[in-house]
Amino acid sequence: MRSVSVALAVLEAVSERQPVGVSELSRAMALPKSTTQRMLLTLGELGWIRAGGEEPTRWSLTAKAMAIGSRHRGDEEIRRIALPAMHRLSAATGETVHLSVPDERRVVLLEKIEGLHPVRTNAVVGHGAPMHTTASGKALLAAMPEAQAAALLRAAPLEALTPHTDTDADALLRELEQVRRQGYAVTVGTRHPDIAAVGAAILGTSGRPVATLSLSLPAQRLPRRLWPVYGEQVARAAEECSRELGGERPA
Amino acid sequence: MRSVSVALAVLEAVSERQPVGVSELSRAMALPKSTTQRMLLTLGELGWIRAGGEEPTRWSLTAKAMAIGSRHRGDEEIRRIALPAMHRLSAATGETVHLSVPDERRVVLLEKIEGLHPVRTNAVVGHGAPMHTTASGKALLAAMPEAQAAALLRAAPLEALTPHTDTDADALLRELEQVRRQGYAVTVGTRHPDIAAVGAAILGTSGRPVATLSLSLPAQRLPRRLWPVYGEQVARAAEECSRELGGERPA
DNA sequence: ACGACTGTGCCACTGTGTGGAACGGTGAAC
DNA sequence: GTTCACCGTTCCACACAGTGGCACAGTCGT
Repeated sequence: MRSVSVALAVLEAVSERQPVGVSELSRAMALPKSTTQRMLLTLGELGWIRAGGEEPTRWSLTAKAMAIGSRHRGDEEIRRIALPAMHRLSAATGETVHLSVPDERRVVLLEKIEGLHPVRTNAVVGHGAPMHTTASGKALLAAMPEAQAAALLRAAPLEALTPHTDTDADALLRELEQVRRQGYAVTVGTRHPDIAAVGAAILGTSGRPVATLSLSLPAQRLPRRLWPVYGEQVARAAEECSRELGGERPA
Repeated sequence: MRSVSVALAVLEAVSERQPVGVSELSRAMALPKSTTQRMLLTLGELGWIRAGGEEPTRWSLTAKAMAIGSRHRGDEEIRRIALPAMHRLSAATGETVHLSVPDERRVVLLEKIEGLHPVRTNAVVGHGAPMHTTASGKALLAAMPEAQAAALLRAAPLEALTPHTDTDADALLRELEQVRRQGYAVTVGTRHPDIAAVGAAILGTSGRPVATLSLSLPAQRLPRRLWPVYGEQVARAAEECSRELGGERPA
């Protein structure tokens, strides 16, 4: 279905470059200008994008796209189960807690509880990052069958977001060994230079990872001696969620 | 562009009924089964929906839709400016603070700061509600030209989400008068039976409302004498954001 | 006044999307 | 075991929806 494919590609491109005009977009996507314009008009009529406001010929997403996207499935159940654990974790550590879900080779932030420290990380609900750059992602990779993790990591070159990002699939796979042993993953500056994170996976009934909990905090607030402290707490919280997802009553 | 229109309608329908099968969906949308099936397969190939997991023939949204939706425009600037004010407001009141944006006749939650009380409202970032059912929505309506508010309210019948929801457009328009005078809107049980909210609009450079701040809390925690107290605080915070959006340095 | 850009509208061609009908599999009813 | 109703899947001839080259109008910087 060609036109649908193109239309959704346009929608995605708009989301990345908004606000964007017809010519610029058609150039970026190597698409005829008339086609691009028809797509934009159609998407506009359907209420997914809009070209109003100050620059009346440049298009941006409407909130409709957000409203629809936020209905991502599993939301209700995972969110409901994880929220209490997230609050407890946040209260115990004073740090920001993230609940994320996998999407292909990325992890997407589903929910967060902000910590109390005045210096905060400010991730945005709904945004995503490559799996190999986050503690959540590594925890997910470690919790899935090794063959699957290897396939994901080798499907494409691993992008480096900072100088500390691991870009070697084989090294990463070895690192996952350790994550599996200790039950949590720690990253320092692999996504943003000064941000560290501690993550652990939540498992569904099938034993496959369906989500992760993670702490996200400034690197200087996570000295090495705290790794196991926070790590154990996050792992325990994630495990509670896994058990409850499996049908067991919470402790 | 027929096929695109249908495809996006299917995507939206899936988001509302997930997980959903071919026949059920085709019936619900009054669409030929073969067409529905082709749409689902296409959307699946493009990574927007997936039919894996336990029920291998029922489709659900992937996180891709969420990731794209969360790039809704204005995000960066409004969020950046509003977050400090939200934190202050949350610290001052101990309650949950919401940042929402308008979308046609609805308001969509863009960001939230959770309060400290153990009894919490649990709204989900990205979800929306009809304007006339929320304090944020009323604050928005009051801040736009009256003709525009009237047009929005009269475009379609006003849905009642609870027995307390106002469904009379004219009465609502009169209520907006008062909101304009005092600078904030208060709702009690108009969206969920036991939830109250206090909202005020953030204005952009054009003077049009672009977003709102609101407090959301259990109704019993908002006795009438607190209305002006919280109202003033929310209005002041919103005004700070408006001024900063207009280019002025924050105080 | 010119040129290099925007965004917009037109229209003949063709290839893409349509949807009815038929197929194989699964589960409940009897 | 047999029947039936429903599921998801596949096929295919027809026709119309989508394509994209081209020409036009407005706006900016020179």
